[in-house]
Amino acid sequence: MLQTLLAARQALTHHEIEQALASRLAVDRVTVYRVLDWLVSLGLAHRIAGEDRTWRFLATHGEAHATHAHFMCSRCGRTVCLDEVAVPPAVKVPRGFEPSHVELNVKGVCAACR
Amino acid sequence: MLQTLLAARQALTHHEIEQALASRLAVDRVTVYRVLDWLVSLGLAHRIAGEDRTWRFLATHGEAHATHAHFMCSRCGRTVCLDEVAVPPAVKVPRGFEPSHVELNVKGVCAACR
DNA sequence: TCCGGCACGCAACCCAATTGCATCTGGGGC
DNA sequence: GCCCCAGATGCAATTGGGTTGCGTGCCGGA
Repeated sequence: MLQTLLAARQALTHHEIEQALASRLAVDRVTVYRVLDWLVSLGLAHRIAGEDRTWRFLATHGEAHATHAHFMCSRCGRTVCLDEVAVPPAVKVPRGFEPSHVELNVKGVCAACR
Repeated sequence: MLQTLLAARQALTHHEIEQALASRLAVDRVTVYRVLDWLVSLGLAHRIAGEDRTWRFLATHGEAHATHAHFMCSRCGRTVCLDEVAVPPAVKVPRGFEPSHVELNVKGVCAACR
């Protein structure tokens, strides 16, 4: 499953992952969720919430992606990494707030959906 | 409903809005959704997807918030505007992609949840 | 061989959001 | 004043992603 994530050029939904695995072996939807949660808790992957209220998962390719920008297509939901965009590593937050990480999301329409 | 949004210091879920209105008049959940969609389509409000897979709504106080940063508490879901944080107005995207707007989200734990 | 833990699958459930449809209401035309 | 239509509203049912509970099978160690 991690291999699938690493090979993907974009964030994958649980459904896409399930489908990608299906050719090799049949796994239950729940198992996919559980393994993904496990990968996330291990820091090998992270998940982002899309506009369509589904989780998408990305492998953390080393720590180059520690601060990552995403492009989210508001039509098809496709989510890709924008490697060239720098994300401010730290921001000013109100007193008492504890930021853990910063996300920079660009919404719009992807090339395939225009 | 717009008044409720304008008065709020944070992004409101449909549920919170429904509750805020309940004291004055009883409205159906569906009506709340429809009015909110209408406000969004008019540009008077915008909605953001939280980590908990629920929509949250914010009034657009003029256009000062055209590029807005948010703080999202990963524990309670509370979403507040970070007015002091500047968002890059434009970013570089792959060929063929059409960005419409940029969101800067800071994830972490809010003061109330620590 | 027996036992305990663990991963897995199945089914049921939860909940936000959406849709379909019937009803109400208010204004314009006659 | 009356009728009709359009838009707004409410109710109920549905959708769909995600989660949970529970039973079962598969090891590995004692």
